[in-house]
Amino acid sequence: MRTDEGTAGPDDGIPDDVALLWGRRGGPRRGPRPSLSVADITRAAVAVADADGLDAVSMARVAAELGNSTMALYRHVRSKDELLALMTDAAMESPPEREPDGDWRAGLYAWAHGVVAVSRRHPWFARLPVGGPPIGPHNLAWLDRGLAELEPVGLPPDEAVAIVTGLLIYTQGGIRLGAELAVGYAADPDAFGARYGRLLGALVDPHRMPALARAVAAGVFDGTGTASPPPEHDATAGAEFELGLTFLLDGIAAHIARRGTPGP
Amino acid sequence: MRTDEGTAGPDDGIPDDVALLWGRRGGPRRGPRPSLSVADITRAAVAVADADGLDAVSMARVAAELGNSTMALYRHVRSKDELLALMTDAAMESPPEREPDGDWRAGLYAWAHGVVAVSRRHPWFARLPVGGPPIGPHNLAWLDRGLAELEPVGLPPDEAVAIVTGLLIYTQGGIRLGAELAVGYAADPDAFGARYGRLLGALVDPHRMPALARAVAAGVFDGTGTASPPPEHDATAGAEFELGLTFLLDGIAAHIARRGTPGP
DNA sequence: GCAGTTTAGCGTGTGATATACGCAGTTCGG
DNA sequence: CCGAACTGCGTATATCACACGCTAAACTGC
Repeated sequence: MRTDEGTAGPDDGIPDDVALLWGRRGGPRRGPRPSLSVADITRAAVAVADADGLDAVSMARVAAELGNSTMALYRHVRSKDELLALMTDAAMESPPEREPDGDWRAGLYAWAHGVVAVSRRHPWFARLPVGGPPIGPHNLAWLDRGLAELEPVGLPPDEAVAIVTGLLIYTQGGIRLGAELAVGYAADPDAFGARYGRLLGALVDPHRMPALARAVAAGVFDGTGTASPPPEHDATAGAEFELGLTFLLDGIAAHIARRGTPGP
Repeated sequence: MRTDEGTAGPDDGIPDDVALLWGRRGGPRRGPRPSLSVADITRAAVAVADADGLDAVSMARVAAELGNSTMALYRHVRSKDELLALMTDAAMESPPEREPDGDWRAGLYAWAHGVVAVSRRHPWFARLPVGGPPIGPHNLAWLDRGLAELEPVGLPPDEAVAIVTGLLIYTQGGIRLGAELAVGYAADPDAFGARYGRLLGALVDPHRMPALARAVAAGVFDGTGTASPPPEHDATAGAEFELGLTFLLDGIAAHIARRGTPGP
């Protein structure tokens, strides 16, 4: 028995866990008709995490949500870690359709906001282990969409990948400090806003942290504090995210301009 | 009995969990001398997470590491979540001393690399829940250092905070896609490098993901693939992180230049 | 000093968790 | 139409966070 190839068929050396991600682990059809599918299980797990947080995702809870027993899940998923990997890809949903109009900047701007919007619907996303480079269908689809926006510019492919990855790095940070922060806001809105500013005033020693103390004294943290937008805002992670994204796109634009127009 | 103020003393309305973070929860000295301290427990928990990952951090394991029983920890920490909050702050360590030399760009560059370096020593950092705006002493110290680098520029304080926060957003993303990825690399180095490129070649359908398929065909992912530097590299998250950081700093520099020199 | 009070460490118990294992009933290939 | 393969499930085990209460230590007021 091979340990690495699974029973999917003649696919080239695709590891078993990756095959699962792509829905290619259907063995030969025999025995009773399955009442559960991997897609069902993943959907239910995502729903539980969306509703009650990542810690509420237990095999028992997911099974209960599906009206099945706990152990039934293990016929479709080898371990909980495998289920988490499925959730990692499912959380990204599918990138929206969008025809490239030649404006790479607006395209990448919308792309970044799309990634943040998706992660805001699944705030537990940033707490999942990474495990490896992107390999699931949804993650790769997003990567493709980003590269497509940049394609008319005519950069060498490795540079385009590096730029999209850089944007993804920034966006992932926005998710962690923005989308996931919204969970904390929902749990305790008082910890934000004016009380946060007062707390900083009481804690920050002007001798040890002079620059921060000055910002606190200036009242910067009294309003909608650092990276803490009320969730009524749109899908972004707040003004700080916007500003940084603008700067990042500015830097990319300068780089592209420096290269001159594409072609020979 | 107040629920919110703790027993630390006459400190202004500092919530109990924040007081713990700042080491201000020492009650009146009475009873047997404690053989454990919050600092000891936090150190041990961090050591366990560094050695065997976040999932290995159980109260029993941490207590065993300290030669104590499991329940002894609960005299110093109210719950495991509180311990995780302590770890969140401890992971940031203390920012290195650095005298501002007036070059804000070099300063912020080093600052960002410092944050990444620290997180690379504690790759589990990105998997902890955020919970709220930065409030622990180490986290605030880093924020202060970033603001200090920017202070000679003379920006309005809210703008400086927004810029440092934007940089922090980017850096957090670098941690997730770089530092935490190193864990996956250590676990299975084969998943990176040439095998990754071959996998993408087998999975990516040129009709559904044309831009990505072109990049794969160009061999972009055959070498040190996307955001996947061998850990022998320095403390950064790879070439992609570098490139994005440069672009972001370029954008910030352009903004500062646009404002003109400081002062009246 | 001495009594009373406060506190640290610990042992036990409880309920939730992931998951190994084997049984029973179902369905398809031959 | 029969046996093989496969699904769902019940049980068992080990681990987890944590409530509760006990014992003994050390400080405070007398």
